[in-house]
Amino acid sequence: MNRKTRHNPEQHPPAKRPYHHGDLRRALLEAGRALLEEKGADGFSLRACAQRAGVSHAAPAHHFKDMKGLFTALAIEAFDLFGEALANARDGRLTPKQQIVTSYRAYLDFARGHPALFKLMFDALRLDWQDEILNEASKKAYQQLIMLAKPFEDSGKPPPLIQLLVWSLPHGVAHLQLAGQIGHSKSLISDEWLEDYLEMTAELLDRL
Amino acid sequence: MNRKTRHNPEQHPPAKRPYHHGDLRRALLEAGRALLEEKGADGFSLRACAQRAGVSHAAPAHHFKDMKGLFTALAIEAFDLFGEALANARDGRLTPKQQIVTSYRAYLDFARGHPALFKLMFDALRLDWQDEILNEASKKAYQQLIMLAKPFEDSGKPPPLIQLLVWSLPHGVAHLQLAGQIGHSKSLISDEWLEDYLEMTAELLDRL
DNA sequence: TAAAGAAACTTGTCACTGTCAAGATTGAAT
DNA sequence: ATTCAATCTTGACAGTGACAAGTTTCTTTA
Repeated sequence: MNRKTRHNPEQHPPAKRPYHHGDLRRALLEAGRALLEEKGADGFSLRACAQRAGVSHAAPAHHFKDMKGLFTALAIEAFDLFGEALANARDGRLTPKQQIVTSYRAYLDFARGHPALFKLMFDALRLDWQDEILNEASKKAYQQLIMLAKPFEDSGKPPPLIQLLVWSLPHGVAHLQLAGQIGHSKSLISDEWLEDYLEMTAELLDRL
Repeated sequence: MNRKTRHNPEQHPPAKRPYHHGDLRRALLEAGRALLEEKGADGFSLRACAQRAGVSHAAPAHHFKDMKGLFTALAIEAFDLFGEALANARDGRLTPKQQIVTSYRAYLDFARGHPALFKLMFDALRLDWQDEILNEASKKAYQQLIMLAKPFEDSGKPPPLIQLLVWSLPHGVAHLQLAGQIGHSKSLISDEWLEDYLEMTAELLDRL
């Protein structure tokens, strides 16, 4: 196994692979993200992640303190992506009601497109919420929701209540969807209803 | 460590513990439930569960195929409890609106009172959804939500849509709450708002 | 330019995990 | 009384996260 110590008499500089990876942190994040989508958060293995990045099993420790550290870094990426998706869904020309439909669709599309990342964002025990960058990233994404709720705040209800309502409406569906409770046999609801659901909720908020 | 093999010359029949536990399945379920609430689904260990029940590490395999089997059995208990809680919240004398408030409160109370069980119910990858008993139990709990949605079905909207709405409203809040996203610094919403939230959602459904 | 020190990565090891196989003990059926 | 199945134990195996200590490279300093 110690063939590394055996010097290669032929290729001297060609370098099979440099001892220093260059950007291992990035590589680990990408490998980790892929592994997460494939195996889920359990079934995830730091060693497998390291192997996929082409380094030894102990290498990740130099870039992330431990598994929680890696998951936290991945969640930061996730919150950034999520916030971006919500920001891209914003369009000043839309009516509040139309904006709800558009943003909710983006919310649900993200949850469906990145199920593992989405779950990770709300998997409290796996993340280090002491981490400031994580708090920043999540707060920034949360700001998008606050803005989305803004037009409905002139209804007499306290803003926090409106925000919670605007948030929990898509979040409940997203989570139920990822939990496999929608489109199942027991539930009569299939994916085709989702667009109608968006319309209905928007209408509901409009009449608030 | 091997003091088990040392025979005790004094007490012969008093039986430290019989070879057959009697109801190990039950004991494992209770130990597992306690362990789950303490450590969470990760951090959970089959061996620790066995030890807490006072048996060897391989004993659980004779009652549950594997870890997924134990989790599935626990989820069945959870769905039963959950369905029961929702059933107890039902009261024919209440108006539909009042019924929503009461049932939603039960929903959220359950999620808060049994956070680990609640999470497990919706942790698809950890459960064996081939298991018929699990499907039955979850379907039965789901029936409670269908009944809860019934009074609002005469609004022209398709029943599945109403059901999804009635379900996702409390579920979104419950999940956000367990994810630690409510009552946090970034969120302006604290627990005292919850009662107001229930009132608001009930009113919303009433105006549907 | 040389030496020192820090950063990046490796190997080796530890206790612990889930699962399987094989043996020991008990209760039930014949 | 004997057989048989169910229940539980011990032992083993490969895989895990984490830590310690060593090796290699880059960077800084003098």
